[in-house]
Amino acid sequence: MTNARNTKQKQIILSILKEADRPMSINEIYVQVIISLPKIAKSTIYRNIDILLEQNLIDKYHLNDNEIFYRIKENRNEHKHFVICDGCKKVFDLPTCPIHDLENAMEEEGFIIKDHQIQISGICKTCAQKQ
Amino acid sequence: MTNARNTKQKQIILSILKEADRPMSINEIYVQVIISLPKIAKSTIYRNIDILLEQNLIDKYHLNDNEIFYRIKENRNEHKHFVICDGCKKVFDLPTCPIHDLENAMEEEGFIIKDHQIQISGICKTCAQKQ
DNA sequence: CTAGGTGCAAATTCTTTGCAGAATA
DNA sequence: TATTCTGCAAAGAATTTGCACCTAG
Repeated sequence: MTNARNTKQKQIILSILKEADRPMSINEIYVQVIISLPKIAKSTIYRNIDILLEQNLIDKYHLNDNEIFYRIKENRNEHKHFVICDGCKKVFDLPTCPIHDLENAMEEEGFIIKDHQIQISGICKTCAQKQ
Repeated sequence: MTNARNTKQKQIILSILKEADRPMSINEIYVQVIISLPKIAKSTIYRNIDILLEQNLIDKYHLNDNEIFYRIKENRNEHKHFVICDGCKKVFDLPTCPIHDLENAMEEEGFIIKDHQIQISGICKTCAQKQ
């Protein structure tokens, strides 16, 4: 990817993600794209999604159980603090950070919380010392 | 699954997960199991993992990028607040809940944080009203 | 004995890859 | 024009399923 090109395919995929108000799966993207580009190959979707991920324009999420979704980034450094509805997969930004305040606030607004997960990734002390 | 049986296969899978100090992939489990049960089929691992998930004895996680791991539950209601090392995949329990305190504490202990994610799932107001 | 579980092989599903032709810069 | 990208088809990888046999209860 020395010099990425701005193809029609990539433009359409990006615009669909921009207009979506929720994360989309590869297949949902595909179904949308073939409306305007009936000949597009699914492999083209995969390849472009990879490029958009590398360019840091979209984020990748595992929702429900195994399903992978992609969502456009509002900005390059956006926090991944949000709530996703299991039903419609809409993304709700979080008002505050600390979990409990947050859960109370969400529930006051009518969101029924089933589960929450804080996941922090990085390198632990031991592994860092090996490098 | 009206009346689940306690087969040798299931016992061994469970004991391997119990002894593991980190989440394991299907393949890691498989490689361990064939030591004591060389004839086991991978599909048996998949089927038993599904049963253990239904029985709420293990949890399923997506780590790194796409890899699925399984981890035995300490107890039925355990919080999923932990830190996983990208290197060794060891699980570190979190001392406190609110994110920022927590990140500072982790970093003071030498953990290099690359990313964090709080994910809350449930049903939003709109979807709840449809049901 | 008998439902539930297993191993094996084949079938699915999801994703990646090779390649010749098309399109962008 | 020179890369890069695309569509197509085929290959791979991961997971699921059908089925005859096995086994725990």
